[in-house]
Amino acid sequence: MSKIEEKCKEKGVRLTDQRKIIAKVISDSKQTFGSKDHPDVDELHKRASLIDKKISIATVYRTIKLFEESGILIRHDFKEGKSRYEPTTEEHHNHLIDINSGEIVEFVDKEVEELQNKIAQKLGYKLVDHKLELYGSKIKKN
Amino acid sequence: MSKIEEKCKEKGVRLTDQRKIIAKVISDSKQTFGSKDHPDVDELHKRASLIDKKISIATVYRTIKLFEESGILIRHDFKEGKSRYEPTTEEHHNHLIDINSGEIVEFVDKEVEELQNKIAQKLGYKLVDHKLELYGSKIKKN
DNA sequence: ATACTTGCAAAAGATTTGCCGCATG
DNA sequence: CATGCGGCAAATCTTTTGCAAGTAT
Repeated sequence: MSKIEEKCKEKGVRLTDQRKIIAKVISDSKQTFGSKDHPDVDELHKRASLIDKKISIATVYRTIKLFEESGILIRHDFKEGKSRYEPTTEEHHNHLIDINSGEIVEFVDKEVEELQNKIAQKLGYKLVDHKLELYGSKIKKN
Repeated sequence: MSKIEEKCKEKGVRLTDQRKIIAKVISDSKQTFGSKDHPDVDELHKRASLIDKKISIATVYRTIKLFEESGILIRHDFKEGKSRYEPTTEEHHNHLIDINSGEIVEFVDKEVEELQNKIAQKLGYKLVDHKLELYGSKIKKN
């Protein structure tokens, strides 16, 4: 059973066949396809269709939404006009996007997290969510 | 003449009547006191229509795109499914979005900027661009 | 039975584009 | 004249929704 399936049970989200498939596809997007794989809905649907070719894209949308609301996965809106998804990780992480290769490097930085909280507080807000994206080019080593 | 008009001249972008109107509308959207509105296309169109009621939304889209490509304005893709715009500023700033009202608070934080540079460097990248968005809810004061 | 889920197709919302007349150099 | 620009409507693209049938509790 995938981690996502476990989380569904925890959160009381009913697991249908379709949801299991979508859960699996998202779970696998980490190990199978590498860390730079943040599939969009169309891609998720394609991969799910390999397991059950009758699965509807509407179901993918509905399930994704459900999973997101349950904190099971995270949606990213990179500059492309469509959303991309990844399983929620225990530790919050941010993304550095290689502007040349498009490769995505994930990183965790406690200092940034704290700083963000501090800033929000200073502005009179309770921090609910945050997005940090760095865009950079690889430094060549000799 | 608005700053945006000046920039158009610099960049060799031809200024038609419609473009002047849209330039003015964007220029006028500048921050006045704490809350700045980062209008979306529909809002830009509404405001432009007050000046010339025949202006087409297609023209707004085309002009916005042109301005963006010329570095005259900046597009933001907050989590709303539509883009919002602001004039390009000299100093880099970040945004805190009120998740309840949609209000946007701008802020500059040197510490964050430095930290981001440090992180990129540690990962072996030269920082080229970055985006930090905080989402929060207002803390009620007594 | 009652409430939730799905597939399909239609709808909705944001943005882009084809066409053609009009303006500008 | 030649090129670019703007208005309109149609087309696209992503995402949501109404409906009727199916499934689980």
